[in-house]
Amino acid sequence: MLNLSKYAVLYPVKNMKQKKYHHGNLKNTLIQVGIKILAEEGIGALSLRKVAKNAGVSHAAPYAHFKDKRALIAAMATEGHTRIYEKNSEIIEVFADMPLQQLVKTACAYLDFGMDNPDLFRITFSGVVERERDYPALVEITQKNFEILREIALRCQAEGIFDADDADLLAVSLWGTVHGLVSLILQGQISGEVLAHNSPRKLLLFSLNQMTRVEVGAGL
Amino acid sequence: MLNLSKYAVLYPVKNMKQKKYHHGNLKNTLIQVGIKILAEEGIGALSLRKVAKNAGVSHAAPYAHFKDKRALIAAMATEGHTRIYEKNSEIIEVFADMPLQQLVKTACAYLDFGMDNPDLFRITFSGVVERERDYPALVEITQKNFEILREIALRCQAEGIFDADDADLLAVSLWGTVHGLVSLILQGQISGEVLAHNSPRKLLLFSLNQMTRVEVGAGL
DNA sequence: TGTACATCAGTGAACGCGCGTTCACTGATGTAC
DNA sequence: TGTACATCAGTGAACGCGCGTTCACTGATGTAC
Repeated sequence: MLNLSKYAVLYPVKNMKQKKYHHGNLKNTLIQVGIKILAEEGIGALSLRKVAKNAGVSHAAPYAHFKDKRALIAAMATEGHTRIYEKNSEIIEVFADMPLQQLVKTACAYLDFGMDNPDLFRITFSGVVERERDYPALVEITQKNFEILREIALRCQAEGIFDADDADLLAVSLWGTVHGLVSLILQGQISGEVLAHNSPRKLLLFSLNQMTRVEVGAGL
Repeated sequence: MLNLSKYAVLYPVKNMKQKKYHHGNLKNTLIQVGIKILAEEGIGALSLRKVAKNAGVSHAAPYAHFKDKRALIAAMATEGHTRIYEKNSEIIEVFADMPLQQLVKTACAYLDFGMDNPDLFRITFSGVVERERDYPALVEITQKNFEILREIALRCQAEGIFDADDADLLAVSLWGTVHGLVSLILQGQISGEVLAHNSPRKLLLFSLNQMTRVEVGAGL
């Protein structure tokens, strides 16, 4: 361990970690801390007070940035959607003009996101948003993600990967298929026996294969 | 309204509704009351104390029947699965030797169950069951329901409705597709615009059609 | 049929807890002049 | 550059609440004799 004692006079530990009265980036910190709590302790442990405490701030401080607990959760859901959106955008770019790959890769990314962040996944799609209009940023990113999927569906149709039908319907159908599979896995609904013989990814590729008119290679 | 006054002497109202010290059927009553709370006030309002109160019993009484809150929830999930199982059994019988109809009808019943009991649906498939072995009745009914689906999948394969492949995989795939669609709808994830043009049932049939090698008629 | 007694399924008081939220306040920051 | 002041983003005490769970208890029931 690095011995800092000789710097301690100039930069005492106290100062290095010194709490400033104004945090500077508290709003975003609260969102990230909330996600961390979700990952480490699960949804049941998520309280405004705990988020504030873990962010090193008094329990009333979050109210300077969020109207109430629900608003923080909406912000966390927005962050979840944003991470998916960024990953999706990257995939779209890397596999430009390869709609089947775009479909498979974004589906796998959706699965990975869920496996890596089970409770954030739940919150992201939990429909916190009873009063949608209260959280315009969340609504917007949700729509953007759906739009990406819809574009992929359209292009897949154009290539004959799916019948040329209503792209909205197809997009919802694909989303439902992937979302359902991930949900079942995360919620422990798939029997151990089935899971022992089939990885989540294999289950996913099987489902996609079932829907397409062409073969979806596992090696993609 | 029937005038009961002349019976009142013999059977005073007080007696007709008289609370017996021993309830007689409290365990099941608690489960049903819990489900009612779920339906009327949602998952967030479900507490052991409220369930006890609504069952007309002291708040400690449930502990004579359930080890803790989790055990009651497991019992409610078991009840949810049981309702689905009974409906499924009925469908299997009515549409004996018609596997495609069995598939479509059970899928629709799954959708209906979710639409009619959103929060019971959530609890039923929430994976309360971290420690599965603690709730053998729940595990058993879960397996029975999956077995039904697996049987249907097998028979569909035999009829060429699906490629003859691993029936477990197909069953999981079908389950995921239906489950995901219902989840997305219940959680308000499908945009109003899409829903305005497509009923939940239409979305469901579209998805099933997408997976089968034959046409699934909407009129089924 | 009557009685003694074990067992069962309730009661109600109590415990301790963490929670969301409000409020009067204060320290820090930025801006106009 | 210095000062006055408005605004912002924190603090910490306090409120009231419902919750899960435990415990000593008691009323009702069923059974052995």
